[in-house]
Amino acid sequence: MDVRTLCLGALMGGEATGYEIRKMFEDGTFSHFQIASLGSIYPALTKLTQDGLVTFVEHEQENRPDKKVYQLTSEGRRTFLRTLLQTRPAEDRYRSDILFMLTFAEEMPIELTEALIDEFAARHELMSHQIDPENDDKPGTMSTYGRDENGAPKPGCCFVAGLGQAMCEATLKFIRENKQGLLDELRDFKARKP
Amino acid sequence: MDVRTLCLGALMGGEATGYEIRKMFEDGTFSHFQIASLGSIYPALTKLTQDGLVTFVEHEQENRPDKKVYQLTSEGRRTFLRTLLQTRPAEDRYRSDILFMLTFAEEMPIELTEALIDEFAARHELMSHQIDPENDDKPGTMSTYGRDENGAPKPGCCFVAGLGQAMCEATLKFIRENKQGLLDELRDFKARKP
DNA sequence: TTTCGCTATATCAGTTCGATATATGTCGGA
DNA sequence: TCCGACATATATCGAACTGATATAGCGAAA
Repeated sequence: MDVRTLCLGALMGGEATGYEIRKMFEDGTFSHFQIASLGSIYPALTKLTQDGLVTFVEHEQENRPDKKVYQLTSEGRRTFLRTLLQTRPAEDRYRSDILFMLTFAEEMPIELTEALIDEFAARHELMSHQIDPENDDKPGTMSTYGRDENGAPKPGCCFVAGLGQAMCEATLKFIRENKQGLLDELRDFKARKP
Repeated sequence: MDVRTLCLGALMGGEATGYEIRKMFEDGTFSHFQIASLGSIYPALTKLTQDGLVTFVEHEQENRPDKKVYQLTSEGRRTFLRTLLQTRPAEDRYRSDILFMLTFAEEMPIELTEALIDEFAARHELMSHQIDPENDDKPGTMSTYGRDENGAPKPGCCFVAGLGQAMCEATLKFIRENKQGLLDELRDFKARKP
């Protein structure tokens, strides 16, 4: 899935600026399983405009740069839906510096191992909290749930969000149950080898 | 974590060729939480050689291209360990086309939704199986567990592998419990709206 | 028997990231 | 009250990385 397709998908929920699209990938609906940076979103929107898949209206703002509000054209909508039907989804990829580093736990001070695990747990705690539907209506927080015109959360989005939460909780549970064991094992390991 | 650092880490377990390093990221020890392609590994190894962090021995092979077996220098080892101590690990990132597509479940035929979920489950089933320690000694399979000189699995690697398995299992459990509910909800949803 | 996949290195075009530039309003703390 | 930090908003660019392709011989399956 290239950024152009991701942008089309982001605009399926209604009009948005480039900046708002980035927020969907940073904090919002898609943030837990897709990434796109401004440096790729803006060129993608330009290209999509050239191809007639999106249009934009320039809103002048006092004392601020103009806002370009993008919207799908009917061809853009059709193209996106066709892509959904035709694309064979790429392999999932998970990238974690912390897990990579933990692989070398034997080679580093135990305090660092513990700090890394705690950091990992803290990040998942936060993420689980962000996905939580209880938090979804609070002002200021970006919604994790895509909603239709009536404001009802969409079943597909709820399923994906629930899955994300289940993964977070499993991670936290595993850490609660295995962190101490690992630290003890490492202490043993280091006692035996100088 | 750039590819250079990842290569140093891969060589912490002993000597290897570029091709073998890629396999560690494709099938082996690091495959579930880091990615590196040949197109970045070879240039990285060249750069590391220039910087004196690795050396290589060229093994001539009959009727095959020469094999370059790389090895950490003591400075390479020191550099990697220093990096572990000093690096603030980047945010984890998870990227999934399938979950992104499922977000638009309302817009596509129910059969496609079901196929995507089944595909997602199948991939996690396979992954869980690959991580399974039972499978670890079987010839032909790439080991998921880093091992020390005596062939004993390293505690850090076991912890990370266990965590990966716990995440897979949570995913599979969630799908077992929620797939049918989603499909029913979607049928409802579509019945109400034409 | 030919076609596919494995070992093995290497290169390159295209994509994407991350940082930076620009301009300004707002809010909290010293 | 002023300063710094942060948010809005677009745009660009070098550096990094992916994915495909080239080369080349072997073994196994179909």
